[in-house]
Amino acid sequence: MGRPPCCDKVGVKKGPWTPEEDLMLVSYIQEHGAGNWRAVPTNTGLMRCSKSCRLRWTNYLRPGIKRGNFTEQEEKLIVHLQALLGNRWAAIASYLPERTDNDIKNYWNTHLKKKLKKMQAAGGGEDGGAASEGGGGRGDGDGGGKSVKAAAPKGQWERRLQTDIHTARQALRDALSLDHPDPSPATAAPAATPAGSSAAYASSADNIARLLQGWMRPGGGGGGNGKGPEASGSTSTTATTQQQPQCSGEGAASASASASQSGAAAAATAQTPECSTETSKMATGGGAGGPAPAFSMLESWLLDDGGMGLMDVVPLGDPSEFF
DNA sequence: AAGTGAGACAACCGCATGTGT
DNA sequence: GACACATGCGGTTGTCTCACT
Repeated sequence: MGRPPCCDKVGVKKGPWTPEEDLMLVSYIQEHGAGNWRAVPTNTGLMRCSKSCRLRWTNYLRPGIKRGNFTEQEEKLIVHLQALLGNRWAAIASYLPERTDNDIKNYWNTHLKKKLKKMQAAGGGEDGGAASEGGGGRGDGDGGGKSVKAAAPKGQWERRLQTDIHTARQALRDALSLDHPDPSPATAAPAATPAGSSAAYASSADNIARLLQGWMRPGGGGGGNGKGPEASGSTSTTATTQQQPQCSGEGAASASASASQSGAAAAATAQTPECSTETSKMATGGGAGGPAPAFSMLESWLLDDGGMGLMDVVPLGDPSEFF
């Protein structure tokens, strides 16, 4: 029957967002929370598609997003998670709470893919597992997740993933142990923003930041993108409340973050069913929980040869089915 | 100083998945 | 159980910026 377009194409503005548009969008979300994207263009008067609004928010305006300057830590993590999960950027992004899937995807396509190719060409050592995946295994990264999914129903590709899990784990373990004699990447990696990171924000982002001054407090929600001291949570007021729309990633952050301390699995299972996808992100420590949870989950997963950890963390369905 | 090419990033598009009726 | 709708995800494209010639 053909689904109608998400918005009438007529009169829909495209292209780069202006600071004014950003402001309108942010103001609206501040007031109503993220979600119900379909209503956003209508209610804000933005001549934008709902999708566009959502994308703009999640990839750009959402508080706590870090841009540019991927640390070596993050790089390695991405490489190995890519080997592990394929091109499931959203899942990968859940381990790098301050990064968006789009960012990671771009970084992969522009930097890492080449890097890995080079490494391979040079005798491809160290990142062997990942490299092989990135280079060819997953079709050069292209169509990775999708093609797998396309080739088999979800349950099956999950099983395949499970089949390879030990290889991937080994690779990941190697990688992390290589650069982490100190087993506390949680505090080291994403959180440890390189000095220049803030300066690396897109210039337009600076504009927005200025526009939003007083509201966009990373600590507030940002899914606890626990960035800096502001994360302390004195923000309260609008920021805090706004960051907790429905079940959006940001909101549940604190829940998963705290849960992660007592157990990732608990966090995962304790999720309310309302927020399927976002919830998964949350469970992974992602969406918002701040870097620490994600990393500690990874660590415990790596350390635990029982190997249930990650399956609890990664939204792959019921792990018990496979063990 | 101007022109060209490559790289980086933001945004769009189409499909997949989840949810409500 | 089927259908319609809303949202999310990944791939791809377009545009801008910077470096090099």
